[in-house]
Amino acid sequence: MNTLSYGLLSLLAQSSFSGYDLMLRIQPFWPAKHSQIYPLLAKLEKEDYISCELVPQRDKPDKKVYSLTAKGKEALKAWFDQPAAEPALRDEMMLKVFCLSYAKNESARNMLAGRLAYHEERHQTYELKLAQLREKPEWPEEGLPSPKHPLFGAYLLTRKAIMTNEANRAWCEWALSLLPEEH
Amino acid sequence: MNTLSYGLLSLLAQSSFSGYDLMLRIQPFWPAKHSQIYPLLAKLEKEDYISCELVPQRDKPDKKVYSLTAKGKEALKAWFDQPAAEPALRDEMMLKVFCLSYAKNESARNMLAGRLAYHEERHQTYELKLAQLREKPEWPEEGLPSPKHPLFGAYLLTRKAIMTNEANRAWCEWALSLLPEEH
DNA sequence: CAGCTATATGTCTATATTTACATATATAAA
DNA sequence: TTTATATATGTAAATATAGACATATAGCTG
Repeated sequence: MNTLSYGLLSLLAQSSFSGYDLMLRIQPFWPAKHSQIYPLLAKLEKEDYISCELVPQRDKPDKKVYSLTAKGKEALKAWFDQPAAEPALRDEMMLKVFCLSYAKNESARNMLAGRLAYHEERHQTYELKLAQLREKPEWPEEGLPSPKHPLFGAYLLTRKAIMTNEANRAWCEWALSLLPEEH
Repeated sequence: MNTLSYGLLSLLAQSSFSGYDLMLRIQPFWPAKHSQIYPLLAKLEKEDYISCELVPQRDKPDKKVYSLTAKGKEALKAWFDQPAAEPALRDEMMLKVFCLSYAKNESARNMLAGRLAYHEERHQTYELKLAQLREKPEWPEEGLPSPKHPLFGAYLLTRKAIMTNEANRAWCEWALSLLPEEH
């Protein structure tokens, strides 16, 4: 049981999902390709952490919908009280910033402008995500979801994404302001 | 030539370092163990991107000091203008937040308080790093390092670390404020 | 109609990364 | 004196992750 396995169980704690859905949904928190997800799901099902139901579809290819089992819930709860590993960020751009004084001014500006655009696009995505959360039938009529509300975690994570993204966007703007504009 | 290789070259663009030093210095930007660094350095030296000098020491074990070669500088410059991969964050705690409604209130508070403490410790580290930068003989007497100054990149990265860290620290405080305190 | 994208699942291979095994010196603490 | 930590370098094996290969349906575009 590695971290990605627990991540998949975490998502299934919310509701049942297909492997394809799980692959899409886990990206923001633990990037992984489908080639890593599918074999893991098969292993988790074999070991009875999750169960699987084949769902035929008309418009789209049939899918396998996975659900958390009692054993899976137990594993999740036990995992929760274990200390979590430190966050690991790998960002090629930060390595390039190290030797920014080596680069042409134009290259440096392009790189930072590209990252700024990335953060602006991300902001839109996260705001949309928030709006989608608020439109869900489970969303409380007044105020925010409480800690025991099933949407509480997703709400916290979306807010976290927005806050971190905004800090990084602001950094890009500040860094760009230090580089001379060329006309 | 993978991303970690370019990261090592980036650090060596600043000044010469031992493998051990490189391993320590690259951690905040591209986590890697020495068992990954040492073989890569041997490969980079073999392929003439870096050169190596054995430096005997009295107090400590002898070390190998690596420097960037002309070929290494060329490789760095060519790398700079290529598009960078998107940043990848892997954070076990975020996966746990997903199923926070499953957890005991005490567990949830402990987890977030632990992360808050982590960010407060990180803040101290980054402020110290800033102070150390300002104490360097190369640091400009007035104002900030300019884009062509060798310390420019390190300064930008330290500021980035401080800004992101502060956003995440604030998120922890906000999230904790949503969880009931138990007495 | 050919080619592209999204949905959907899978395998195989290559690469990246971690963990464990190894060794050596100096210093500080128990 | 044993034990731990920091410095310093390396290898071998296990695991995690990415990239390529494979297949199938449906809708859209040129």
